[in-house]
Amino acid sequence: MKITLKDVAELAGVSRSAVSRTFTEGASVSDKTRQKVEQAAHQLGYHPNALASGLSTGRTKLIGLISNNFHNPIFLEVFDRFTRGLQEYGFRPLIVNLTDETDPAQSIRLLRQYSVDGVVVASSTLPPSFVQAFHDAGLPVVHAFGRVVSDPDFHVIGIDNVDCGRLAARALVERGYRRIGFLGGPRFATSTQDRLVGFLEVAASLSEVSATQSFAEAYSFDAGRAEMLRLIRQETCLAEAYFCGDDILSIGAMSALESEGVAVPGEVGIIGLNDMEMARWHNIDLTTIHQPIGEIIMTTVELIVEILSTETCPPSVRLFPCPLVERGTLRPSQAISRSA
Amino acid sequence: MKITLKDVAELAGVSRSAVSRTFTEGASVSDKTRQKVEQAAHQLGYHPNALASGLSTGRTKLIGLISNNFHNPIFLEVFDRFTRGLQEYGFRPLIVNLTDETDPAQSIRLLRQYSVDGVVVASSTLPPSFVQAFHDAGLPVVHAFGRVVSDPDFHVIGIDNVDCGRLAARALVERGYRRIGFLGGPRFATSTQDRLVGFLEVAASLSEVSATQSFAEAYSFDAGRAEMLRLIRQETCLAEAYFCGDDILSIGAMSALESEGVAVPGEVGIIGLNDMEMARWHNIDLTTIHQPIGEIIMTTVELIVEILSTETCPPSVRLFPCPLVERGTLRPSQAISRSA
DNA sequence: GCCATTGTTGCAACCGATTGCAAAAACTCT
DNA sequence: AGAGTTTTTGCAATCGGTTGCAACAATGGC
Repeated sequence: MKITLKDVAELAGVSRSAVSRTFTEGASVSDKTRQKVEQAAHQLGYHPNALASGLSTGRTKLIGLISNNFHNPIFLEVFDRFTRGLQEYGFRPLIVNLTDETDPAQSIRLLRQYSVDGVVVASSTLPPSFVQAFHDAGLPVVHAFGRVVSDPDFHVIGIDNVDCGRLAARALVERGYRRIGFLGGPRFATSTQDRLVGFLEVAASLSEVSATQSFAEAYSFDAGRAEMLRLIRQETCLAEAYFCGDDILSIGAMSALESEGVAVPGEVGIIGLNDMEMARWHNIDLTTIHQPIGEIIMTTVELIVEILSTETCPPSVRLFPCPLVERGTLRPSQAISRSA
Repeated sequence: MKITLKDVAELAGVSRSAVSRTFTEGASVSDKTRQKVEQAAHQLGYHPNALASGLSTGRTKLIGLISNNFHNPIFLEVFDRFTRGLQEYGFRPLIVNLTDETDPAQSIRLLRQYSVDGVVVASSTLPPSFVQAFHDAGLPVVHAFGRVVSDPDFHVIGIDNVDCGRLAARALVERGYRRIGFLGGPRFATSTQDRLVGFLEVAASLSEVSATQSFAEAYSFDAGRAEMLRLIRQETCLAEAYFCGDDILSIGAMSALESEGVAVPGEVGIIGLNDMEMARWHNIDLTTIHQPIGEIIMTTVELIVEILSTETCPPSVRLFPCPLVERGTLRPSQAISRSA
């Protein structure tokens, strides 16, 4: 049932080494031998065993993908792109679903056991120290959606969250909102912290603007809805507009506003972040900041592949710009209209 | 850097076999030896190499997951459950994203190369013949969300789609709809075909009921919206209510109805299938048929694990019941109310 | 104290590839 | 044709485990 090197070698009348060499890039085999081998391999339906090959070369063409976002719809795109991207380069993903535990040790052990060639951490909520642990364990690692730290030991690909916070605040101010609110994801998430910094920075720089802040327990619909309900019921008065941690949170918040009879954008404006597919759905129509997820993942895949083929590759940071996408959950801009 | 059996054996002062045996279930080692080995292993931070182990035993604890639904939000749940479930049993998923190609040969080759122990095909659109190919290739396979065929060669876990079609039709009729429409997923999808059969069966059995049918190009928002727009514009008159292929299709269709100013459920009723998380969102509030995805995946994982531990296990079919979930996209039932 | 029985141990072969090395074959070039 | 190069080839060791087998130790029964 199983066809091995040996079978092919025997049929082709050559040594096992010869067969191995015809299947490895850049090895020295004569055309004659190659022909015989290929013909025999084809006839037998032979394909090299990745495990055995991985054992002897130390390279498995497996890439670990670590994430904890499995409930956020943006993960669909992350995942689709990631698997397709790797497939194109002949790599396979080995997935680690972090669920609760945030101790990297266990994941490292697991990925080590399968001798993955590299690791991608795809999460905007895990701290750099988590990613660092993989680097320290000797695994090449890229942090997609990661936080920018000065002089990191690993590659980071993502967006400038502080700047997104600024952009959101400016967008609200430009549209005439004065009491603006930050409704972030979980406090511990680096993306939340960074976006808040940028948001407050802009607010603080404008004397007529006041900002409030609050945090949902997760980047999820339910958490967004719950937190907005709390605000509606507890706050003496709501902000005029909210920058929500991400789109799914925004949708949850909008759901709360709607149930409580608060009109969007009539009474309260909402701006999200991510621009996931749903944001443009007619019955959602969310004004948001576009995060180029596809490009981020593509670049991540390209980078990890490159790292593996070159000896050394100094840690890089690659940030993508995030444009504002105007839809229907903020009142129109009051800035002077520019001529086309 | 890498700790191997040999290192542990030397430190513990025993043979390599002894070390191997302490790490394999049910092997014969004395307590004394086990202690020494465990102590040494702990001290060195040793963990067995899954590849090497896989090579010699032929079992890798890798399970292939094949799917082509990466754009449907229900996949989030499928994926989350699947990875978590496998993790619990000490297995790892190896993902194959089918994108376009529906030729099983390539996937088989790939999964063979990594010597996966078993395969799960998670898709309601792939034909039994696709799954059969894996079985024929000697890979234990479970088809989750698969079509029921009499006397299959492989295990099927899912729902009775024909029956769901009946349930949907009856639900519409009970609520007083007489001209009912089937707005299915792609024609080639077995789930679409089966649901249509059940739907038409009920319609045909009632002289006062007439049914129409049409098909979206995919189980997706865009396809649902496009097809419903087509219906609105081309049909001489719309049906009074539609059974949509699944929730995401329903949401697309509702978006189309809303943009064209057709009220739901005032003028047209909608019933979906899946009961995905979004269906209960306040601004969607979709009446739908609940597909117990969590249970299906859990059972699938349990089953594949069981298959691998028992010698033979005759192909089984396990179907889960699908209750109707009443929400806001159908007019209330006109059936005589039953006393509680 | 001896034999039978059961439980442990280590040796060595094996899983299916890769690869350094030296021998053999195929080329150059006089 | 023969010496000198360059390519191609096969041997054998290796990657990190597992496992059948035979040798050995421990246990119990008498």
